[in-house]
Order: sequence, then C-alpha cells, then structure tokens
Amino acid sequence: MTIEDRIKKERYQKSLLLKTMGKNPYGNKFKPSISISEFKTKFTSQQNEEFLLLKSVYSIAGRVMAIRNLGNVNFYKVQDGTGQLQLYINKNTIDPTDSSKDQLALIDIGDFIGVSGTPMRTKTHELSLHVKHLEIVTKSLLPLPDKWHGLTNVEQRYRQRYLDLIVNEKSRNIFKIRSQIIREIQSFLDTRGFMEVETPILDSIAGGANAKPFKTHHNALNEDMSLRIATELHLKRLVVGGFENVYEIGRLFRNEGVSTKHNPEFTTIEFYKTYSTYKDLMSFSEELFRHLVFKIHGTYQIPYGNHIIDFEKSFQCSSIARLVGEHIGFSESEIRKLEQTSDIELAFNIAKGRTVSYDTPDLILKEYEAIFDKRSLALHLLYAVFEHEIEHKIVQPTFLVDFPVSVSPLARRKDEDPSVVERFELFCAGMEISNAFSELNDPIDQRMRFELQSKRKMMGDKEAHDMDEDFLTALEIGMPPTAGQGIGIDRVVMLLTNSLSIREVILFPKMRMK
RNA sequence: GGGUCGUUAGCUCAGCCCGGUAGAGCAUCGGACUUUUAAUCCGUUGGUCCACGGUUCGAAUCCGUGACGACCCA
Repeated sequence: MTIEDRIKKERYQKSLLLKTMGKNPYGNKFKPSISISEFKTKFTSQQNEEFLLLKSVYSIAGRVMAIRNLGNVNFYKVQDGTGQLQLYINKNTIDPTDSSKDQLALIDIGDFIGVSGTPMRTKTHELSLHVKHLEIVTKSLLPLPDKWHGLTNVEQRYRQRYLDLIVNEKSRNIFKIRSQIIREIQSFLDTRGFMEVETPILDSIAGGANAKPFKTHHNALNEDMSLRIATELHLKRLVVGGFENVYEIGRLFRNEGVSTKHNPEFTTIEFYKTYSTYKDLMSFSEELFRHLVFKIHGTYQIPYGNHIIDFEKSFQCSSIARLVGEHIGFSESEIRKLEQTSDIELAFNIAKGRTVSYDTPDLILKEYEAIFDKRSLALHLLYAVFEHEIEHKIVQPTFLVDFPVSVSPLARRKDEDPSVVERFELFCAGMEISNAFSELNDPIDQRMRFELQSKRKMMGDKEAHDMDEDFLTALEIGMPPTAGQGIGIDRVVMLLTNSLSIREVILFPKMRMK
C-alpha cells in the first residue's frame, strides 16, 4: 500500500466517522458571511480592545492550508478564493454544545471547513478569527504538496493545475491577471463603439492565416471540417454585413509544434475598424497597450526577464529592410536604398547564411520567382533574415512595416508601391505580439492572391490558403475600407506577467499523453 | 527535427562519479505542549528508485533502447 493509499484510507475513515456523528462530509449547507479579503479589509486597523466592543460574529469558509497545534490552542491557516486567514481555535473556548470539538479532531490539511467566531489579534498582532463553531464542509482524501516548497515540478503543475493553483499564489495571480487583461481589452473596445461577436470554430475551410489546421469530421453531415486557424475571414464578412466595428476574442487552433511560445490552441483577439488604415491602428494599438500595461502594473515600465520594457515612449517603427540593413551594418544611405530595392541578387546575398537553414533563400526564389515581382521577392528574402536573426532581439515595442505582398495574401497593397502591403507587426520582448493591416477589399486582387496561394498549395505548401469563394462573394458585394488587427492574448499575458513560457499563462497547456 | 539535463516516499531533494540491506526534511500516524508563523520536542509509518533489456555473484548506481518533461538550438 502506498502512502497515498494509506492517507486516503485514513481520511476516508474520518469521513465515515463524520457520518456516524450525523454530519455529511460533503454537505452543502454552510454559508460564509464574509470573504477572507473582505474580513481582512474590514478589520485592518482594529486592535483587540475594539474587537471586544464589537462582539460581532463572522463565518468563513475555506481550505485548511496549515495546522499548528499547541495543546489546547490550535492555529489554522485557511484559504478561500480571496486570500488566507489565520484561525485561532482554543479547545476551551470552542462551543461545547455542538460537535465542533469532535470535528476538530477529524480535520486534515486540505479539508474545506466552515467556521464562525469573532475577530481578534494574536500576540504577534496577526488578525485572526477566534473560532467558536466549526464544521468540516468537504473532506479531502489526498495530501497537498509540501507546505514549504510547494509544487515545483513543472510537469505536474501543468498536468494537475488544480494543485498548482491551490499552493502557488504566483500561478493564481497570473490567471487573475489574464482574466483582467481580457476584461480590459473588452471594455477598451466596448467604450470605443466596438461590438463583440462569435464566429464559427468548426469550419469547412480554415482560412485567414498560413497554418496547418486540425482536421475533424461531422458524422451526420458526413463532412470533413477543420478547426479555425484565424477569425479573420468571418469577421470581415460581418463588416460587409454592416457591423462596422467588430471584435472577437477566441481560441484558434494550429496543428504545429509546441514550444515555450506556442501552444496548439491559443487565444487571440481580432478587431476590425472601418474607414481606418493600418496607420490608424498603430496609434490605436499604442493607446490600447499603454492602457493595459498601466491598468495591470500602475506604471508604463515593466520587467520582462532581464529587461525593462517601456510602453510610455512612442513605439519604434521600422521597415523590414531597415532593420536588416542596420543588422548587417549598412550606412544610412545604403539602408535607404535597401528599403527601395528590387535587387534580388543583393537581397539573396544578404540572406544567404542568415536564414533558418542555408538553402532557405534558394527555396524562396524557387517557389516564388514565377509568381511574384522582383521587389516582393527581394523584401521576402530580407524578411527571412529578420525572422531568423533579428525578431528575437527586439525588446522594446516596435512596429515592423513594409511587408512584401508575397507574405500577406489578405492585406491591401500600398498605392505608391504595390509590391508592399499596408501592414505592421508589433514586436516586443522578442515575440510577435500583434499583426495588423489595411484590409484588402478589392475582390479582383483578392481572387488573384488566393489563386497564388492555391498554386503554392499544389506545390506542396500545407500552410497555404484555400480558395474561399464565399469570402470573395462577400468582397464583391463590397466591404468598406477597413483596418484589422490581431493580438495574441497569451503572449500579452506573458508580457504582463513576466512569464517566459506560454504554458505558464494557459491553464491547461497541451502536454503529451502519458 | 538536433543537443544538453532530468525522472528516487504524497511533496522537496540527497544517494549515482567509485555497484554490496533505500536516505533526509516536510506531510502522515501516536505522544508532549494554552499565542504559533516552515512552531518545537519524542516516537512512527511510508518505495514498481520512469519502463524494458543488457553487463555482473550482485544494479537506483554501469551500458543500450524507449516514455515523459525542462532548457537551448533549428
């Protein structure tokens, strides 16, 4: 018999004993009159003499986290959803007319108990509840993790998140902040005239991004389906339908690798704003991020890893070509030339050896040369360099602009430079936080872009877009000029909670089946 | 996909280099203790040493394969 089995048995015996006393070890009648944090706030400044005058009785419910027995005097730590409170239980002052004293003997760490009594301070001035009545509300059968070290095994923390949440305040806080962040984003957008909507997660065509979808099947309809990889195309349909400012916060699913920055299901917000451009969204995002950072931290400078990230200054903005030029030590005039370049050979030579694998530049040329112009290709090569060597080094909030049309099938081209789209990505703490563009609303151009994607798909690119005829029909009906932005909520939560792994900010991250 | 590290009691960890009865603290259980703060003190229980295979008289320890995880790289 393992120790776990033994403890379970012993505790089960106690629950049987409770039953013979006429008490339900899983009863549901107890009602606390006050939460622990309310209790603490209420009596934060009172001293013992004042408590004597008050003579008020409060009842509190929570999980027993620690027990210190000193003969007749017992100190308990109980925890509810709002905090921890010390209970002072004296066997001589507890009510002898009910079963409190008998139940006291049956309490284990981990049990939920309900108590009532009066506020007091101990010798060391800790606010406590002087318990008169006590009952076991829910019997716990299994022991909690080590009271001092807590639960540090990362794997177990994720697999048994309930244990992590019970014993690690830091984890509880991350998820409280996560909730707060989502609420703040909602209220930020709501007060600016946006409407929150929900669009399908089960999709016949997974579009709106370049990613491998999860496949599933609807039995009754005998239809293959995918889980969505973006909310983009549905939200734009709603703009066509006349909902001018909409947003959706929801789960996306991408059938790709897992890492400290990627979970197969993750949460984004996408919002769409009519009669706006990506430039408008830059200032809009700055405002949104500043608002969020200040609401959570009360300041604009926040720690992340070894860095302090400053959201107060206006965000930097740089073209892909400029960052690459700076990275390889170009002069200002060379950088300006590079920003305007259509020189594939130049870009190829820069990219060679500076991308994820040595033949990436060759592959880019091979796969895109037939379908895109020289300027797009040159910028595409530079973008590959950015992704590999520069992206992870960007610490302070930075807008990246001047994306080639070849990596942006849903974004509007620049009027004065049609190889480039009106798009930005926001980078911070080495992560892509957000992606936004002026939406492509020209149905002819959009059809062409989809056709290019289809070609790529036929060439074996599993992440290429599918043709979405209904979306094209929507654009033919007409979508007003619109800008749209997506923000990775998990990464924002990482940023604002100084979490270095996405699994720290997802309650139940994907773990391999054991 | 590659590399490094890890997996031993419910939890946190020693032990492994150099093979010879499985260890500590917390938790549990029993006892002492009327203001503790990781309470203290005395006693006690508890193990598929991740799995499988190999070497060996003998494997937690050495070797191999696999599973799961962490970190780094791609």
